[in-house]
Amino acid sequence: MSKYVPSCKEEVEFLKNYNPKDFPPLAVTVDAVVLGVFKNASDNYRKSGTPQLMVLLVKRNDFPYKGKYALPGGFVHEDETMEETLGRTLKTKTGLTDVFNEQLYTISDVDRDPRMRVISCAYFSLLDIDEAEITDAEWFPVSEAINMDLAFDHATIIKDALERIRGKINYTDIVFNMMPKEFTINDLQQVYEIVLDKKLLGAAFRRTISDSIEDTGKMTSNEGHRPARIFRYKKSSEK
Amino acid sequence: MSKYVPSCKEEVEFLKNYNPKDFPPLAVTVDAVVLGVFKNASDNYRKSGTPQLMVLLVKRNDFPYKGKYALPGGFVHEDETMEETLGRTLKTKTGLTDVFNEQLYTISDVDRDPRMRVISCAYFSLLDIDEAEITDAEWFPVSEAINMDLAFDHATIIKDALERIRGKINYTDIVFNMMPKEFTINDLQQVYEIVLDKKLLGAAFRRTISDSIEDTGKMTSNEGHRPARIFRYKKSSEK
DNA sequence: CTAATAGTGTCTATTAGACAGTATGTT
DNA sequence: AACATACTGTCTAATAGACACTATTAG
Repeated sequence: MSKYVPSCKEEVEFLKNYNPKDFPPLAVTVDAVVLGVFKNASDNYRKSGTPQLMVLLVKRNDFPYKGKYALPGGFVHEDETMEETLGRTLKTKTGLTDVFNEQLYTISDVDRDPRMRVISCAYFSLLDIDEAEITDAEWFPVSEAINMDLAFDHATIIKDALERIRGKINYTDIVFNMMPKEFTINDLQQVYEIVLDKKLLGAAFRRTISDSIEDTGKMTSNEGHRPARIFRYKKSSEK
Repeated sequence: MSKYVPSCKEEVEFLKNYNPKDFPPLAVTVDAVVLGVFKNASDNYRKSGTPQLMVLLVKRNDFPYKGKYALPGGFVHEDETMEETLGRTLKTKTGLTDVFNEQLYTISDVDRDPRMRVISCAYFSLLDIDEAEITDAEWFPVSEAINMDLAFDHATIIKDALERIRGKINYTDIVFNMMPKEFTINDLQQVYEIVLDKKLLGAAFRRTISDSIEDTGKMTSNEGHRPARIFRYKKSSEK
């Protein structure tokens, strides 16, 4: 947006006399549902590990909800956009930088926060867990987190984030934000399966994602079974 | 959300000493992209009128952007959720009540508003124009509005609302919020066509919407051509 | 050889697109 | 009768689901 130019002297005067302090205090916060997929190791040398969808939570050091787990987030500062707040809080509270983010929705219930009137904008962030160096935050399985006694309305926000991702996974490329640079089709299928919470048929899956991936020429090895081709993400023209 | 209960005396103390006035002032506003379809009359007694997608705009009486057209909206009050703000401002600025609303997204550019730091949450609202009694607002064709010199970043918001609706029209029932109680299949198809901005084939359209509509038994008459069945909306089990 | 996953081929069901063809009112 | 729209039927193309079948490794 270009800088606003007052139309006349009268308006300059109006803006000079406008006192923001006259309004009842209100704060805006940003909360991030940071999701990734963790691949559990298998006990059997033949079997491949079962992946789990994980969410990043931070233990609160201050009132309110002191000691409870919460989504990483914080207050929007005077000179920041919400996206900048998101970047800053993710960096300081979790050590993360350069994460894929998308705005989820904004919550304005009057009594959300006992400190003051707080309106909060929720985002979801997707990343490859193996590349993420977390500092003061912990990963929890999503299935567990939504049943924990989280701070504020954060359990609800996690559920809504999941639903949004579930709705977008089939017509966008957002999954690849949770994948490593290189992966097998089965790795990818497993991520779809935990997000959608249902088994997919391999043959059909291969067909539908074929436009979004590209063969690296490499193969897996030492997996106790037939090696798999290794792919990378490829932006497809359609979609 | 249930009411928050402090965990201990220390927290009660903390909350009592918490001073919201310490924060830099910030306001939250709500803007509504109110859309409906206006059916132009035809010059030819045989031809049916061509519909147009319309958006509701309000001429600003105060600085900033005084005299410019803007989306209806206003500041979120201390004791209101954003949805309540939306209902209130639509009622006072346009006379509308009971409108379908959906949250679009929240904009937090630092210099959006020359008065003070304002974060704004945009909604879109869909209604049947013929049922709407507008007071201080005016309908403009969307195609015209997005090229007008609107206040703030409102032209962008209208474009984004359109895009959102375009994306949702085929897998939700939102269109019916813009339709009268009773309508012909062609009325409905025309609304799809202006939202999607392309011609649809009648036969295929009839098939795909058949689950969402229900025959009223009535027919049109005096249209200069074969009468059409009149339908009403029917919630379908799937979707 | 066996277990486990990798990958292909093909049949079927469903759905979208195209379009011809029929129906029926008003003037 | 002519026009404009209403409505149906059917062929085709594209896509998703199901599932059998083949391939290939480590142990």
